Amino acid sequence: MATARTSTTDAEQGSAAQRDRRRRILEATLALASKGGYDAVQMRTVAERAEVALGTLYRYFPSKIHLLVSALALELEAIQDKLSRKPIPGDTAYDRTLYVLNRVTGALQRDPMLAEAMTRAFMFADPSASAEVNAVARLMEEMFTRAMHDGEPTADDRAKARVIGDVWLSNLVAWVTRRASANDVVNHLELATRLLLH
Amino acid sequence: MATARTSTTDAEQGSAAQRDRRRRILEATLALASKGGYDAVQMRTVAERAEVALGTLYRYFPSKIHLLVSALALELEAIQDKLSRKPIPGDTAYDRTLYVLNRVTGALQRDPMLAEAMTRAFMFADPSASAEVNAVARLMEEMFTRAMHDGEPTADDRAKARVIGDVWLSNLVAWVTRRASANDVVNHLELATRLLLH
DNA sequence: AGCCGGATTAGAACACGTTTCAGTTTGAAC
DNA sequence: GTTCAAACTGAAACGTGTTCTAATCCGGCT
Repeated sequence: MATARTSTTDAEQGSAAQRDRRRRILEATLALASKGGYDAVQMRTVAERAEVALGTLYRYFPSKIHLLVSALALELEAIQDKLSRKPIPGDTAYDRTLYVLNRVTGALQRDPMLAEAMTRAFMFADPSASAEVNAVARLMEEMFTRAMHDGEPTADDRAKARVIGDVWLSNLVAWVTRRASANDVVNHLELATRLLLH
Repeated sequence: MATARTSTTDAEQGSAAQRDRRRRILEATLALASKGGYDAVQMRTVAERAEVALGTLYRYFPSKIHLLVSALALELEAIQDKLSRKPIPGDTAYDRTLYVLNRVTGALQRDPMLAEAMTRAFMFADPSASAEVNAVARLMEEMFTRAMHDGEPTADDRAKARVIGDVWLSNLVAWVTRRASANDVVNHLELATRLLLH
């Protein structure tokens, strides 16, 4: 209970040097993604910037998808961490959910290229990365479930949270591909939340 | 009113030879995707099988994504066509929607590799393919909107149809990446539909 | 200190999406 | 039938994700 670590599924093992390499790699990934999106995250460039050999990068992350989805998990954890620092405002599940949705959406929209890189990776992932993808999916579901109210969620709460997560993902994709504006996204999320939570 | 053509956004132009090339290309794409999924749809292979030069393939479809999403639109149209041939059974919007969902989901699950290829392409699409992606999105929305009841849909109907489409897409992705079983998908869809349509 | 096995490195090599180019074919206008 | 632009072809070439290899490095063991 003493350590307040980022409890990524498998982050804290290996020597200090190895943990540092992993950190450098993810750092480089986020920096490149933030500047140029999915295409700018080139494996050679990541390796160079993280000061590891290309082969080493592939030892840590077996594909570009694994790499980006792991980075996404890291980001989501950071967001969730910040969220859980203050209690969620709002009296109704509707208000609280909308608050969380806006916070998360805002965080992504503040860094569109990063959002693009991570969303495309998440959506393109094949079964070999399903562990990483599942970790992210669980994080999302948990975030929206907690939003509804404090205490134990019912099965119904979970179902609603999942639907909201689905709508959120779809809209994220639409926004990233410029089929929907930031405003569209906010409106659709609000509408969907209202439909689900009265 | 005489022609009962497949009214794809832009399918019916050019000489007969051109229409035939386009048809052969899409045919080859569907065959390859059906056999081996996204990875098996290799541009050189498609070109060879359609008996056109690689450059010609790229003249018709500027990227693998455009190609696959166009093929998806074609498939969706076919499904919708078959659907509209018989009236949708069910007395309530809930029943009717579930019927349509099961029909569409079933069609995709009957050809998992094809579903994988088209879903991944749809989700990975970048803004350059947004026209094609939008065409598909519109088809989906229309299908679910029509499912609710006959006649003009209200704004509320549309919103609900969109949410259902979002849930459907998310579950399709989860199924394709083997994070969810066919059964999971059916259950989640039913649950979401119930939540939305009472 | 010397040894060992796994981790790391630099770099070549391979696969496939995409681009480019020089030459040929096609078909519409005259 | 000739002419011309656009479409098509075959083939080479490029970029980036991924794999492979031989050499070197590192940390723990005796």
